[in-house]
Amino acid sequence: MNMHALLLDRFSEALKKIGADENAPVPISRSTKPEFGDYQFNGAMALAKMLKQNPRNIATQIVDAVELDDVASKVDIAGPGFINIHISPEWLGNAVRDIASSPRLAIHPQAAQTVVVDYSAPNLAKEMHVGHLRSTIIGDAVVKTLEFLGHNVVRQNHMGDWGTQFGMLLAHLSDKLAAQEVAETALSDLEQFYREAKVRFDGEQGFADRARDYVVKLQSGDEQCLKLWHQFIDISIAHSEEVYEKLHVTLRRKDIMGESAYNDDLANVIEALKSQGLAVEDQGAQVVFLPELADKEGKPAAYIVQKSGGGYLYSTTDLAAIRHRCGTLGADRTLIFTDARQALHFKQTELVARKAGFMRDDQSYEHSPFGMMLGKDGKPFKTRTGGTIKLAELLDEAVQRATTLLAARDNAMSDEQRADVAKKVGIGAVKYADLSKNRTTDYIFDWDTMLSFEGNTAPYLQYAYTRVKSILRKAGEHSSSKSESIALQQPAEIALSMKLVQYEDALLSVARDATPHVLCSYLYDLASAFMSFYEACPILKAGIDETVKQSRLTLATVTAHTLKHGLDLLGIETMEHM
RNA sequence: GCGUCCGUAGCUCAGCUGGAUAGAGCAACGGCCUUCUAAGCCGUGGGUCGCAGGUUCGAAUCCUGCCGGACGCGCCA
Repeated sequence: MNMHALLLDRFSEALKKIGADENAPVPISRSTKPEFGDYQFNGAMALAKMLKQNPRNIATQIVDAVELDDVASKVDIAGPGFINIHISPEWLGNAVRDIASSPRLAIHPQAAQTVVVDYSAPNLAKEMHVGHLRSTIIGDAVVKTLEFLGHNVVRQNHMGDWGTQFGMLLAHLSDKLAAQEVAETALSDLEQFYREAKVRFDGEQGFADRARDYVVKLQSGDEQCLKLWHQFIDISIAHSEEVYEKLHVTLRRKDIMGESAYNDDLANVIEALKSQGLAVEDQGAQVVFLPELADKEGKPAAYIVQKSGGGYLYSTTDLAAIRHRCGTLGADRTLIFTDARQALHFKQTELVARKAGFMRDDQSYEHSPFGMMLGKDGKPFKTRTGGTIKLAELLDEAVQRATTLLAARDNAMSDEQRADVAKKVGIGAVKYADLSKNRTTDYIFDWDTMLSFEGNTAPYLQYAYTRVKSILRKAGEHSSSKSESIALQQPAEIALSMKLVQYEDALLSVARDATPHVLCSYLYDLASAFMSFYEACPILKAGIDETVKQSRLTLATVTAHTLKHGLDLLGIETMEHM
């Protein structure tokens, strides 16, 4: 059910009828206050100006022309020419009934696009740390939303599995294996392993040279070296997969398209840029100059695609990735979830790729940036000793904290159940705290607010879900397909219905702008509306009229479906009891 | 120096293409459990939307300048 689109249609028609310019905007928005109805059309004032007429006059003409008899119970004009639309309870009731009887919650698939989504992308030289959290879960939520809306989504985990740092790591690993150590054991703590290698690289006689030698051998395809590399990569990927598992994220091995995958195409990229005269030699390096990004003196920005020594950079790899995604995969959209610091890089990369014809004009390239994770003190989120916080450990702590909180409450749960709830609540809280924020700037990570389990948090939504489910269980099998008419009387019933009908609008916004926080806000509003309804409108208590009861049960059923569905898109698990 | 992002209640954050008296949560205060899970509900207080101009019927939102912060700017990713 796309409430916004429906009203947009009706008002576009009306504007056509009264002879407005066909490009005239149709500003429909949700009303800010109940006395202004549910939705409002605010275009009369601007239109009046264009047509040099009285705005209230125009508003009257629009109200006369617009066809809303089936949808609205009242359409009135207020102030200078606001048109307030009151949605009729009958229409709402029917809409809820339609949602109840539809497995897709009455949301039709969109015209399918091929959307390539680049997210998570950990550096395999090290363990995943808190900096990878945002990309991973925001990307996954957007991916799932796009898929549900009917798009053909191609996940691309652009893992950092190539580059100079691997020379040092492979040299170190080679020594460990020579000393009869097992790779799995040696690499059980990647952070530790990296530190060891770095210490040797910085201090040990001859080690740095061996490391550089390994890089050359690796990139030239030396078999022994590649074997070693595969061992390292495999174990490191397994570490990431453990984190994905904990996070309940949908990335799998088949989604990995690491930097190494583009190795064979890098020379071709440079060749293509050179032959088009885009890349030119400058101080020994291959550089693309971008007059579009010139400074005030007119000096163009320089974008290096090949180092003076002949080596390639991430710019080269990202260009090759564009060729693959836009060419081979046929991406209509490419979404990239990385931190905001790389914004300039992607802007430049897009410019170069378009000039080089790696991308068609109708193929989009959308960098979705976000800020760093900060501690409560506003400084980068680190351990007490100043080290990076491993993601796996952060997640374990979340579960641990949830376990403690859960133990403090009395409930009749088995240990098994309690452990399951703690896991879902703890992980859900961490994910939701991040997903619910829009800021492209840094955000503050605070255990206390996210695990307080009050207000706009994952546990609140999970709790709302268990409350609905509890009612539905008590009511027995309530077939939502009975499709009796739904009678909406109480304000709380109407408010809840209104939220239910707006689900699609929220999803479309998430898909269009890559902003899962819109879905979070929606679900929080929905859960709040349900909580109020729960208090104000008893369902199974004595003295409730049968039609009212059935009507309310349908509302509860649809609420449960929507909450579960939305949380699932966010990658947050639900449970029957908590 | 140039560029990007940001500045909204004590704190954490919403505010969709400009719209009516700027909203939530936490924290504070006051109510509500013999009845569908109180991780809840209802209510009260709290704001010069960084500052100053401009655009217009109307600006937290758009433009300009300044102040403050974060980040980035040729061979890391």
